[in-house]
Order: sequence, then structure tokens, then C-alpha cells
Amino acid sequence: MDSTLAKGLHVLEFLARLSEGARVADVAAELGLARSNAHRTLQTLVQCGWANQDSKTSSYRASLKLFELGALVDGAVDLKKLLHPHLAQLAAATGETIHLAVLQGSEIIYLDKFDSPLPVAAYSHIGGRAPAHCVASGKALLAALHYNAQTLQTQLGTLQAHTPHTITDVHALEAELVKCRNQGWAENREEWRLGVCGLGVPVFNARAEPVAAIGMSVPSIRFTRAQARAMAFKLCDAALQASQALGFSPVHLTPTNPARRSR
Amino acid sequence: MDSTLAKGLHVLEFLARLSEGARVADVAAELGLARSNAHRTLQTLVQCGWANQDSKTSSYRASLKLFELGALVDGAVDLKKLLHPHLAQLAAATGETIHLAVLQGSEIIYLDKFDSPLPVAAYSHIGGRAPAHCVASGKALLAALHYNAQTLQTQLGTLQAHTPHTITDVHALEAELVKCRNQGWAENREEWRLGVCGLGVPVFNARAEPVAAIGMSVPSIRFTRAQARAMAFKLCDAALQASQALGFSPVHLTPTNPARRSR
DNA sequence: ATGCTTGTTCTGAATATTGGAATTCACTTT
DNA sequence: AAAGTGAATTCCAATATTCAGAACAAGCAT
Repeated sequence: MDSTLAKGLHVLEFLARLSEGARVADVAAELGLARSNAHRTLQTLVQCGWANQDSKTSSYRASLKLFELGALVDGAVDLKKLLHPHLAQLAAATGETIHLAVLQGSEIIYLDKFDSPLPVAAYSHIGGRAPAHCVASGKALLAALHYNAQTLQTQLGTLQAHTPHTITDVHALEAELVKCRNQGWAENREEWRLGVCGLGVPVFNARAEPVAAIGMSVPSIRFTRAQARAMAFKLCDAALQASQALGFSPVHLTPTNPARRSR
Repeated sequence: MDSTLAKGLHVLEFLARLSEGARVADVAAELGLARSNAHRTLQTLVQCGWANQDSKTSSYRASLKLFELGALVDGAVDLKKLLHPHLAQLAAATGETIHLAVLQGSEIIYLDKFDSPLPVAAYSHIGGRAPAHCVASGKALLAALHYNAQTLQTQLGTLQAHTPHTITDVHALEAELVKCRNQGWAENREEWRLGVCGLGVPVFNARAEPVAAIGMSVPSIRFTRAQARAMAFKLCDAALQASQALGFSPVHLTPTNPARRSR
């Protein structure tokens, strides 16, 4: 493994996550490097265009190259572009916070988001992450992937609790996912943040693979059983249309297909 | 300069710009590396989470880490978040394609975009770039920065022509920028893409520095003098409100301030 | 002025990287 | 089934690179 490259990537990530500029000493201290070492690494990042150096304070920050390339990453770019209008429509129809998420290891990453005009505890942003087992989008994707307890264990590791309602047992999670598949959508009842509930439905591509999930975040106040059902139906409709936008065709469904669901 | 880091960054950029996955041999050939060298570099990227390797085909592609960090880059994140609603409103009011851009060297980068429902030659996307001297957003920013011919020359280099209408002389560009400052907005009359015109107005932060531009792309068919003026007024209003959202205060304007403009 | 902090440059010593060859692997063809 | 192909991966000794500490420079506060 190229340690110089690994070190440079860590420095870049450190810069990106910092909103202010970082000085050489900051970087050296944070990553445990010699000052001279940190200095040369930062200079390399600047010369390659991945960071900028403020000419006055000589502090460094990540450049827009990261933004530019981030916007190009495959999987994000296509999904986001194709599904954006569907999310917009759903957001307009429901007035709730809607997001598009994909699974990455044990977490989901939000690719796109529409904020509700109504006051919601806004806790996610585009590019942000959340543990897959705590949120509706994540559970929808895990359910669609038909993971069993064994696979869940290896993919997610220990199920960390984030509220008293978080599911922390793999077998309980497996049972929950079965329920999701049966009812056609996933629910999150304050399992990630207290006061926030959610719904999630998977989106399938032309090969009927679950590639993303559409999620909705709702304050627990507005999340009665009847309201949840009504929202879930809208969400399922939107997700089906989104899947079709990706070339998914419901007629291909077989009894063993993860996308099968009844209403 | 850390050559290993530079090499790794090039590989990462290559992966990001590619929509399909790349094999070891592709990377090696493209960047002129030995296969074993390319292999280790790619493995390092995977281990650090910046790339994924397809377990079937063993091909590599950039991971969502790039997307995640790209969404965090300062300057992009704040501007985009704060100005998004203003762009949305403008897009809704005009029905034209609206974008938010910042200056980066000789080019502008699109931070945000609203597509027009009307048929437009859509040629830009979020994260995409365009030469600053050819587009209205770019000219608005250059004008707001009060660059003279000398500075323009060093910052932009040779002014490449992209259509017969592109301004390729620095002194002509300088004169054009004066005109922009006087009328309060910048225009692009098919200087970047034939058939596409545009308008651009700078957005200022609390220190009255031009930090971004709001632009509008319009097919040349709909771009008569009267229509352009009407749109430009709306654009100026939106840009002023956007500037105020960043803490800009028009009362601070002085006669020498770049933001001064009359209507 | 003087001392403190921080960025940058310089150096030999130590170490990681390099690229060609050998090996394994996954498929395809005979 | 066996051999053949093309690619990914592993190995290894030569070598070029990086490392860490010290020295230097520059800015700032005391």
C-alpha cells in the first residue's frame, strides 16, 4: 500500500471536512505528521489542484476540484439526474422532506434532498450519511437486498443504538426487514433521532436490482398510523415511477423478486 | 513534490471522469504506468475508501466518498445552500434555465442549476465548467472584480474562441466588462455555444466581495433586446436579494465599490 | 528590541516505490 | 478435459523518494 498516497488522501479529507482553512501545524498535529512532511504533502495537493493556499495567511483549504469530481461520480450523477423530477413531484404533493439515498457499506448516503416547507428537525444534507439500520431508506434497501442475519452481521457489524428505539439485534432486524418486504415499505419510528420518523421505499433499475431508496422524514407528531399509511402509498407510487424511469419493468417480477409487493 | 501522491490523485481523477469502471490495464495505459504500479495505486485507493473494486470483473470506479466530500467543500456548500431558494424563485418566475457559478482560474464552475421546462440546448451541469470570458456569469464576475487588461491577460491566458462571436482580444474584453458594470449585468450573445445567449449578475458577500454569479441561459430565438432587458431586471433583483442573504448591505456602497450599479 | 510561534528550506539516513518477471486466475477454444 | 489466452496479482532487488530533525525566515505579541 502506497503510504504516501494514503497520507495525502487523509490530508485531503481532513481539509474537505473542515470549513475553515487549515494551517500546516494544524494538519501536522491532527494527523501526527512532522511539520515538514505535512508541508510537502499540502504543497503537492496545491500543485495538483486539489487544494488552494491563501496567499495572505498561507492556510490551506480543499479546492472546488473535489466538488467538480464529486458531481461526476457515476451512480450519483445518473440516479440523481433521472430521479430528481420524481422527488420534486413527491415533495410538492406531500409537503414533507424527501430524500434519495444509496447504500454504502453500513451507511446510506443522501444523494439528493428536498426540504419540507413545514418545520422539520432537518438533520440530513446532500452527501451526508446515516447508519443504514436506523433509517427507513436504509431498511428499505437492506430489505430489498434480501440480506439474512448472517449477511447483515458482516455488512453492518455491531448495530449501534442511537435512540432507545434503535434495533440493535440482527435477528430483530432480519424480522423487521421481512415485515418491510411484506408491507412494501420501511418505517423508522424515532430509531435514529428522537422526534423524527420516516418512510422508505426501494428503487430498482432495469435489472431489478435495488439501487437507491426514496425516503421521507416526518416529525413524530404528524406520524400517526393512518397518516403513515397514506404517505407510504404515495411514496410507493413515486418509487415505482422512479424505478420505471430507470428502465425497471414490473412485469418481470417473479414470486422471488425482491420488488414484489401488494397493496 | 510527492510523486506517489500526485500519481494517485491522477488515477483518482481518471476514475472519477470515467463513467464506466476501469481495469488495471486501462489505468496503466492511460497514465503511462507499469501494470504492477497501477495495481498498487488502485488498491491503495480502495483501502482508503476512495474507490470500489467490482468483485466480479475486478474493475475499479470512484466511490461515493468523492461525492460525499465534494458536497462538503466550503464555498460551495454555504453558497449553494443559502442561495438555492433564490434561484428556485427566479427559475419559477422566469421559466428559464438558471444557474449559480463561481470563478476558478480562467473558468467558472456551476454550483447549482435549475433546468427550464422550455426546450433549451442544455449544455451545463452542476460541477461542470465553462471559460469565464465566453459566458455571462463569467463576465459578470470578471467585471465585478474590476480586472484590467493586464490582470485579465495573466488570469485568463489566451482567450480561446468557441464561436465566431467569442471575444478573443483582452482589450475588447476589458471594454465589454466596463459596459457590464455600467448596465449592471453581463450578456453573452452566442459567444460560447451557437444558439444560446445568456445573462449574468454578480452576487456579493457581506464584505462586498463578488463571490458568485447568477446566470440565465436563453435560446437566441427568445433573446430580443426587449426580452433581454426585462429578464436582466428580474435577474438583478434576484441577485440583490441573494447578496443580502449573504449579509451584503447596499448602504455600504461607495463610489469606488465594485457593486455600485444604477437602474 | 526580544522572544515566541509558525511556515519553509535543507540534509543525510532510512524506507518505500518501481517495473520487469513470475504466478495465479478466469474464461474460451480445441 | 486440456490447453491456450489475456488479464490481474504477487514477488523482489535496485533505486529513487520520503522522512524527521535542524536550521532559517518571517510575523506577531510582549
